[in-house]
Amino acid sequence: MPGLTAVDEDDVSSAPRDGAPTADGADRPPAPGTAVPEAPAVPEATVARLPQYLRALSALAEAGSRTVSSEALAEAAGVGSAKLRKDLSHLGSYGTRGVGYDVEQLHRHIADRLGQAASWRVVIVGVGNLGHALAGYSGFASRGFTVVGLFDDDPAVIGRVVGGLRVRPLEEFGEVVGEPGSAIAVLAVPARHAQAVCDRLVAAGTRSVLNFAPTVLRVPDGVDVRKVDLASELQILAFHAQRRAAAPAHRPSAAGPRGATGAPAGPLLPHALHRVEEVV
Amino acid sequence: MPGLTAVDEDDVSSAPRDGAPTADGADRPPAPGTAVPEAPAVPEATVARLPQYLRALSALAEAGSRTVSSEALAEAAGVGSAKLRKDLSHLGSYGTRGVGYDVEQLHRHIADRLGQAASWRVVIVGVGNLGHALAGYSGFASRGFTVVGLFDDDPAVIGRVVGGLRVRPLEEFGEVVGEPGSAIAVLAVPARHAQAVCDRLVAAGTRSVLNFAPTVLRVPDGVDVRKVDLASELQILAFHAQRRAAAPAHRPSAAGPRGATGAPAGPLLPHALHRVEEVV
DNA sequence: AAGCGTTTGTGAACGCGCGCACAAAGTCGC
DNA sequence: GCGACTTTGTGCGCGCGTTCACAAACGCTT
Repeated sequence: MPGLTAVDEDDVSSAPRDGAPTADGADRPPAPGTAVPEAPAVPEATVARLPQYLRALSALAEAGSRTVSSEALAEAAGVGSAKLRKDLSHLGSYGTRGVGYDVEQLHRHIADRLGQAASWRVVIVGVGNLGHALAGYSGFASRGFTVVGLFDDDPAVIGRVVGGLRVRPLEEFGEVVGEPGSAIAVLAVPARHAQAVCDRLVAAGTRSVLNFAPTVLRVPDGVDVRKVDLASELQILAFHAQRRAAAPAHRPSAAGPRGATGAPAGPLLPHALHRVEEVV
Repeated sequence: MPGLTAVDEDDVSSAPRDGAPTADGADRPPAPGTAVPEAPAVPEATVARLPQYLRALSALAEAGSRTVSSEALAEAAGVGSAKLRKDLSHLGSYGTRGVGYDVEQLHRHIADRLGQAASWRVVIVGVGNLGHALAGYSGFASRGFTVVGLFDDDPAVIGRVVGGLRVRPLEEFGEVVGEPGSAIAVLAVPARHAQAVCDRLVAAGTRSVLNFAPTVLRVPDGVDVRKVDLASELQILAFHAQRRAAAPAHRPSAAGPRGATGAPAGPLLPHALHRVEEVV
């Protein structure tokens, strides 16, 4: 395999927006119990942006900034400043009025909220094409995630060492995940096996699943599933591309592409890049 | 490089292909006449769900169903039936009132709208960890996407053959992409190079980008960028997991898990699975 | 042909999230 | 200490998307 620098690094980033995150959907109506333990109730849309803010803050900290205005941080994260302020206010903001936000403090605060303080245990199930790549993905470690187990059912794969970890049979899954909910499972198995494997994971105490298989997973209440669907993303792009081709001339507004202003248009190609390999 | 069986599979079903090659066929229901191609204006949220519907339809077709009710299809796609009907109505629905939808016809219709009729050309930039996996991802081909080029800047990677394609230097990018907008670029390079590489791709005529790097890409108007951020997904799961840990007993409502009803709870583990390797 | 059950398509209400705009709050300069 | 400037925090209105509920449309049976 290609030797790659495991560089990783952070950056800046942001969420283009929303449009269509993954599945998502149905949120429960409120109202169950009586006394509510008092949930700060952070909107989902806000939660989805927190990682971006965190990355932007990391970059700023690395650049030496002590404080940031909502304007600057929003710019770095690619969102509107008002939205950012409102998002932060949901976390109980700690900004100073005439100054801005303390970079380090805000970073710590968001990191705490995202549970980054504790190093989350991640288990990758399905060490095939993608699972293999994920096992070697350095971006996880830098975000507080530690891959503690690789699982597969193929005898040809079991026993191999990937990214420093031995691939184990699914039967040993229970030995690796600790307390129910203490680990996040990454599902990278073929679609037709996804549900069955997911059931096993859940039975073993898994409460958080990141699903790469193009299938709708049925899980009991209390289990959180997020989906990453590569083919769907391409199909969505294809939809817009086709629409663009159909109505070439204009359609500047309407639906479609993410905003994004910048990009001085036709700048010359910035050459000096090397080692463009390691992923994301 | 891990030898993996390239098993794949996934869907199949009706042959998407048919007559009209690229260029938008005259599919539009109304408007034969004169001017405006008249954009039916399909909501973004709907577009994002079309791939799911398409998959569900593929499965149904394979299972032999001729027609489906909105109820059944919605169930298979994991959404509400009302939402599904409204979504389909945006495409100019072709359902029959007392019966439901013709599976094959609806499949063809959605596939057309997604541009699946024409086989989209996909270019992968950055053949590192993830790029390598994506190059071997068979799920693309089955959705009408053909990987026509692999690019990188690392001399150690250039020249290698991955998934039957030779990795070429970025300089040759222009030779592979055809008409502007005719290809979709998949960005799997380190975050710090993403913007620079993206600029080059756009300059070469790329109009659709799927970005795996955790960075905000600035692109000119008319360029569509979608982002897949693995670490963010984990962080969002971690947020919910932490919240759950904080208020253990309940919180069945609140934000969180995707809907999904089913899962008979604690079914015994379905054993007979083998070859759980190849990815998604 | 008429009635009945089924299922679509959609009008309308609801709720969430976004953006605007502004007052409160704090800093800096004098 | 006071005024002017800066920046946060948020109340309000708007638009999109979801959900409900129902009338119209269709097949099937009689």
